[in-house]
Amino acid sequence: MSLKILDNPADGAQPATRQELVEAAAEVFAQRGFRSASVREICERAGANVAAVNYHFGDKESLYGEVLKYALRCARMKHPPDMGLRPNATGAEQLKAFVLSFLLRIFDEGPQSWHGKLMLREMVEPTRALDALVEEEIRPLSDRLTAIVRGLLARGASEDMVRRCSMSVVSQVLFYHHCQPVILRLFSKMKFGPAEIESLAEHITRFSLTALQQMATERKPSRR
Amino acid sequence: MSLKILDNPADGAQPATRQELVEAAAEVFAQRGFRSASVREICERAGANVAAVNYHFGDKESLYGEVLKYALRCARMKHPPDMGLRPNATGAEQLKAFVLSFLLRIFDEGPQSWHGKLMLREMVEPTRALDALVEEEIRPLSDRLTAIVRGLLARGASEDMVRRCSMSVVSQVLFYHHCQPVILRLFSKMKFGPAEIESLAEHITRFSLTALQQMATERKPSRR
DNA sequence: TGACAATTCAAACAGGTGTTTGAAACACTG
DNA sequence: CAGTGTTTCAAACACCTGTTTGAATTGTCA
Repeated sequence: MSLKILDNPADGAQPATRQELVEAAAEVFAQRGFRSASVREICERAGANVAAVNYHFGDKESLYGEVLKYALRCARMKHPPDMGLRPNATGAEQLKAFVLSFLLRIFDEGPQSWHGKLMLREMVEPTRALDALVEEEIRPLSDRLTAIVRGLLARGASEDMVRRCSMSVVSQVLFYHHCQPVILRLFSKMKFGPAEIESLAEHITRFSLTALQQMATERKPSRR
Repeated sequence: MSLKILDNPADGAQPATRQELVEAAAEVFAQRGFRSASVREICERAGANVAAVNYHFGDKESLYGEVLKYALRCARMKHPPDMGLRPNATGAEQLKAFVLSFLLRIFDEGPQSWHGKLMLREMVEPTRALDALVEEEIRPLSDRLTAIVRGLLARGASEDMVRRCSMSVVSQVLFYHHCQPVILRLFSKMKFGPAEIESLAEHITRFSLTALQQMATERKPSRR
């Protein structure tokens, strides 16, 4: 018995079917959702036979799990959350970087806009894959943001206050993506190109910073 | 003695089939989405025959449109956006009322939690019904909010600024509903009962008010 | 080369989908 | 009562779903 050796010298077309299946599936899953996506369409786009999914991944759900991991890995590699910030950056700079990188990750328009769409679908209709996703991908991001916000609030701010303010920040980022269909219908002139995203990040950062500074000084009584 | 208008010897549930179909469909559509919801399950829950949907509504999509209208009408009647505010209320009071009524509408847990779920699904996978929905239901709400925000900002604030600040407000409201699956996994202790919603409304209002007041006076990016 | 495993393929499977149909049951009017 | 339009029903329709199968093809190594 021989274990499969991955490096194929000449054409490398051997394991390519698997990869093409993942990429085609990412596209279809993002566009139609897990349930409505059909194995036949995925295989057709990948130029593979209908049985290819079951042969390479076992079943449709396993393929979906693979796609989710792959899409998140791509997005994180493309737009790392620290954005090459220097280590002694101010809190405001950290917040700006966090907001902007988040927007870029979500609004990536490239051939792989999978990440944002897949995540959004997980919000509406969570699959078993979400639990692992939260722990491995989302919680680190959440912890990073709360740390930034904690630094911007007054030292005595309760953890509850820190968490709520963090949510107020991230909510503004997610809104423009989650509600895009409505936003575009409400304000037909609105666009989401690179320039607009940069401008958006600036607004969100400024809005949040001023709120945080104010909340820092005028604090609710810590205990009733 | 029956208080029904129709003196029906047998049952009197004759025209009730249509209404029961709408309510059953609302539940199933909210739970499974338009595509994944099956006509058979809807009819079963409504205690009707499989052919009932096509007889009463023509096809599945028309039933969905009817459901959407019905759900929004219910939600608006249950939680009117002005919340019985007195006409000379301050801008801050108006903002608080808007935020709270919005949260209540979205988080309504009753036998009809359809509204929030159906709207969320429309965001992810817009159907033809969304266009009418935006114009008839969402734009009036949007206009009301921008008016409130315009009043809270400085007189010279640009319309762009007004719009962005309005979005910063409404985004905080929607976030807690749109991202509930992730929020519950991140902070397992979080609940969304009436008390928590009231508290949430207070935070969102305070966060936004302080930001708006600051943005009103200081137009340039803050130092720090 | 021959042998053996990995991969592809067309075909079929069992089950679910929205929708149609024609007859039966019903409610109401004359 | 008979007659008429409305509503319900079981059955069937045509199509799509994910998955399986067994043979055919391809790749790899002795």
